[in-house]
Amino acid sequence: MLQTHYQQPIATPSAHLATTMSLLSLTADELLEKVESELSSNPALELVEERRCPNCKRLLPPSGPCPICSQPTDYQSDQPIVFVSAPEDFYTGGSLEDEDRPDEPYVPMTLDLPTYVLKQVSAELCPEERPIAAYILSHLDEDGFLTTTPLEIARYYHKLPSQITPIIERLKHCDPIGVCSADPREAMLTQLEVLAETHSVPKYTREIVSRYLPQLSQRHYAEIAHNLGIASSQVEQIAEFISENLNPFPARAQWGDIHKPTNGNPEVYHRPDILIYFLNDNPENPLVVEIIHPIRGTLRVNPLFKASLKQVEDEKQTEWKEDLEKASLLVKCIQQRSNALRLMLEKLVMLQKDYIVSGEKEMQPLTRAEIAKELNVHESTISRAVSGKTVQLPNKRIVPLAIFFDRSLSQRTIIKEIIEAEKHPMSDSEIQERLKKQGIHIARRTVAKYRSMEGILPAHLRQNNHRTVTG
DNA sequence: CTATGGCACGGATT
DNA sequence: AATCCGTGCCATAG
Repeated sequence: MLQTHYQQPIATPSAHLATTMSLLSLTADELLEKVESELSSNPALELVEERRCPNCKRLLPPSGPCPICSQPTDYQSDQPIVFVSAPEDFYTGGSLEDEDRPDEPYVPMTLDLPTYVLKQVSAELCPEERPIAAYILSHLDEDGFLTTTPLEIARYYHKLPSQITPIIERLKHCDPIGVCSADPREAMLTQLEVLAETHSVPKYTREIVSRYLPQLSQRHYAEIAHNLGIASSQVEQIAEFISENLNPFPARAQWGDIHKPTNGNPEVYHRPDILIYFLNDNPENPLVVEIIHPIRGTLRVNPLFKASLKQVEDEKQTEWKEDLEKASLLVKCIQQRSNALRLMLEKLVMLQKDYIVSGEKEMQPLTRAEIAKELNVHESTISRAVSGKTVQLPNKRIVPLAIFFDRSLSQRTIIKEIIEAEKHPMSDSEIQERLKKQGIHIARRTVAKYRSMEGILPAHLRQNNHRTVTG
């Protein structure tokens, strides 16, 4: 991706800094891409066979013993082992059972919903539809709803709305099923449609979703039953079916699981940038933090290239020198990237250890600035290092690294727990009181915000959801 | 009158 | 400098 060939020497300190910075913000996937393109365009760069641990087959740092196998048996378990590694399955995609997509065996689910969806449909769209699909996808809110209308899109592309809506329909059937809908109603109808292909759906479900959603969310079952001329109990059953099978916000809370909740389509994995797990998966053992280094082998400046530099005619000299500098710069920067990530994760894992081992309730409120201060780096460095990256936690969930800096996650989970355990629907102020007893002081308004962030209905709408048959 | 959501403000964070 | 987040105030629904 280096474009300008005619510029002055690159190895100025500022250029160096800039490259390190830009590499820092790349995810493992993006770095891989970058290195591959560099490798093919720059003859000074070479990839040599890696040094691997004979025992566990891990890629080892240029020198020193294997970070895992060399651990003494009496390691202190509160000190995480942090290292940079290139696990084999990062490339092969692990056990790949699905042969249906030979060209793209692995659909990386980037954090970015639009690209994720686009990848699913791009193959079946004709070239001129693709930019339109991309445009549509760039107008989604965080719940996956369309923030524009078919009419506007049509006008933008000088097409008829009737040419646009089929594309939207296609998009709606992509993975977070119902994505690109205008509202929850549309999303749920799409989900229902897809569901009906493989499962049986109670009668009137479609009717209710399409016409009585407001009443349904308010639990005015009797009213719906009356209008449809059916029994109220039947409506209740349908309501249960809906709440268990349909998701009004297709794109919300889609993160976290390795595989998708929906069946049928191939499983989609999302490759994390960092793995955190217990050594040998035994919770007694210390944590291992593995920073994915997507480069197979060791990247270095080709010594032959360097040696033959002197023997080249003068006019080629400058060009060669440039390549050489670029190459060594890249190698250095990648090392720095790894190093910075390693330092940051050491700190981060120690501080958020409770979260990692025991779950969201233990999340410490932490800011990027604090970490930056501890490590004596600029806060923007941390920002870049964190942005866009994902971690796989010991419980195999993949989450964005940014949630390590979520100030309200622990409070939100506590609220969720309080509500789950409540005997009788608690109002937001009651919850606020309860939290105060636990030493958490937040405003009533904030409780409401957190509650809705978790998708929990207000008190008066969530009466007695207990499974127990009240007799 | 109570519970809740919308809007907007100010301070913290990035 | 731009963005995010917690909070207070107010309107509205029940």
